[in-house]
Amino acid sequence: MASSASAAALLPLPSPSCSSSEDSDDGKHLPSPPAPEANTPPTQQQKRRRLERDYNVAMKALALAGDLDEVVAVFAELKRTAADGGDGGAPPNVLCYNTLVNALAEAGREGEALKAFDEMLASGVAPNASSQNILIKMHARRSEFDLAWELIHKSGVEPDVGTYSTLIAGLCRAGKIVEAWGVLDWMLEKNCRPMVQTYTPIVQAYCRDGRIVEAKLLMAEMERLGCLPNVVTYNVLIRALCDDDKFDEVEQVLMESSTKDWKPSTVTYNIYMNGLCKKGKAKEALELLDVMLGEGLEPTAYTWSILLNCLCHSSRLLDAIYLLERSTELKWYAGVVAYNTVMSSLCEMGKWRGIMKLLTDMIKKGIEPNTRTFNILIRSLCVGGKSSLAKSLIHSQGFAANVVTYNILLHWFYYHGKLAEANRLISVMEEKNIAPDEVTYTIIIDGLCRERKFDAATACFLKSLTSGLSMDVLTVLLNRLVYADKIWEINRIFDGKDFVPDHHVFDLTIRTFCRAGYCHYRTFYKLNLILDAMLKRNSLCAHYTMEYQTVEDHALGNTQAHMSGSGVEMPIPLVKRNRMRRNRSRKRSRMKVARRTGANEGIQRWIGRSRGLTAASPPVHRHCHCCLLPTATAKAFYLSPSPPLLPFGASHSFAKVCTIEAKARNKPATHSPLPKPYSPTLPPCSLPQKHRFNVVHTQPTWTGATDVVFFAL
DNA sequence: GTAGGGTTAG
Repeated sequence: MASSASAAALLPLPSPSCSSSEDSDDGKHLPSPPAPEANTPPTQQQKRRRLERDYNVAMKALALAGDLDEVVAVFAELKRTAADGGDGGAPPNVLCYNTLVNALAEAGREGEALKAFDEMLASGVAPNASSQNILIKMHARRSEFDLAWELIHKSGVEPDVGTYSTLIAGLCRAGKIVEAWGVLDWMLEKNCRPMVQTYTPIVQAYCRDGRIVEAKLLMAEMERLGCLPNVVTYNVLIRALCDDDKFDEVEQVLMESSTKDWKPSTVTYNIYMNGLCKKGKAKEALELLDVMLGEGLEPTAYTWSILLNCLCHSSRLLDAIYLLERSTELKWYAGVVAYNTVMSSLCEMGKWRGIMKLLTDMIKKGIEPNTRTFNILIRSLCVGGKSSLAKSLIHSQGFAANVVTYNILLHWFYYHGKLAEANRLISVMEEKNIAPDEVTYTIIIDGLCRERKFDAATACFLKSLTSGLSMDVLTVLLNRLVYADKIWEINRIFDGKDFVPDHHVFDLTIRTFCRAGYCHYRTFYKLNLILDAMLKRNSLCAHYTMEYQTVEDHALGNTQAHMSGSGVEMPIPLVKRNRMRRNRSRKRSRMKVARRTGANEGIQRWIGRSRGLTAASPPVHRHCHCCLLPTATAKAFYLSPSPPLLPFGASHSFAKVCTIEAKARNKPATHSPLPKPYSPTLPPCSLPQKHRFNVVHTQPTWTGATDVVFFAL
């Protein structure tokens, strides 16, 4: 059964009332113009339409080839043609504008994209759903979800399945799976039916997080809903399985493809071969070429690149070079990518002379090197100790240096302690208007920290926030600061007005401190200080209620409850603060006894009791130490007549939250919850670990209702 | 003929 047909047949949803993409297409629902008779010359309007279509196809092809300037030029020509023609200088239609805006946005020229969009509006051309989706995609890529949101609400264009899918894809790409589920809920509320393109990004987000079990569960759910996963969805899964070394499972997935109504494509094999190659199984990867050919699948440029990479990784560099040279005989056009692949391998081996030779070869063949080719050359020169030559190359004509080029050199200078050179290069970047990216900031921050210039590194991080928070950059800085015991600087990070720590930041901070040994009871106060600073000024206060305790707090019977900054206090039924305060001295002595006697079980029971738990509670409950709950969940538990002991630990708890939340909204749950979004398995608690924290990050549920960070003793 | 999910070199 075709997936779309089965989706339509089985999905228990009313027909979408929102506009579909076809609805919004230009003129699709207008009465069709009369078909020209065989000997009637085409009308002016038909000629115009044909012209626009031809220009649009050309623009799309140029955009695909990456020739943006040419796209812009062709569009300008179309406008000129219109102005010179006899149709009163009508502007290009919405499809042509969409192609232009999309091409510019995809190339990272967002400013120009927005300008083109404004020009379209000024010309009186009404945007359609696609125009909106292109802009949403652009905003989502820049993590400007508020702008995307505003656009949807203010544009007046009814969102369609493409709009929601774009938003979901953007959220997933930004790691915001919970929010993506929220959008899915929202589109269901609007009676807009999800497609395989809507679910696949979520599957991918799970896979990217290494949450393959959940990805597979979602795929099973898709099947159940009649929205069958297609080859793209399976490709996402296969990639994750490869990354996880689960090649047997890949084989099984491929074996089952015929019964599951999907057919592996060249991309599937490309992913599989690349996965094998990355895990050192280049031989097996090369063998797959025959399997692929046997299935009648033609290798693409990607395939050849992967194969070349496999050869390089299996110490068959000469074979790779041979393959490059013989590519024409193999009816394969070895382009710049293929050359770059082999040159990268030579670079890793420090063979810069070999790179120079291949560069000459490709130029002789008429293959034009691109920026990446030069970057490989620059890197190889640095590795080969020819950094001065590399530096001079960057200024030579015909070489379009990009941010990667500067990153390579910056890394080299910092690595060798040449701070003055690095600073000069940063100035050149500024002069040439080359914006630093995440990697630049990582290199600079790491370099400065290595020179023990922690203050400058922190300032650099705060500056990086102007282009958005990068968890990678934060990870590097936090690691360095924590290991160097620079608590004041860490505090400064969380003082920045632009910085809004979310649960990922909390998680990272806690993990970093714990890994650096701050989980010991004597030093834990430092993490405590930082968490306090984070809580004081984070926007989570509006959405979250956080309550945490340290081991020592437990021992002393202190409970610090940090309540919502919005003034709405969320009662936490789990903590009986007053009773604890009354019994403080008794508990302190009990704790002392437990410690002295090494009665670990006693401590466990005590912690359990202090949290209103019974000895029969599953271990995960007794180990719980810190939790971060969205208000909605806290509310749900508060509303529940018989609240579960803790909002995590068993899947039925999640089901309960879902039901309660659905009831609160006076409507039935639209989905069946995905079972067991995580497995509550914790390492057994043993005495030597009593002062060590493990941070367990549970996964959000499908509703986005629960996202819990907690420590385990 | 526009948008919305997947693959290469770094």
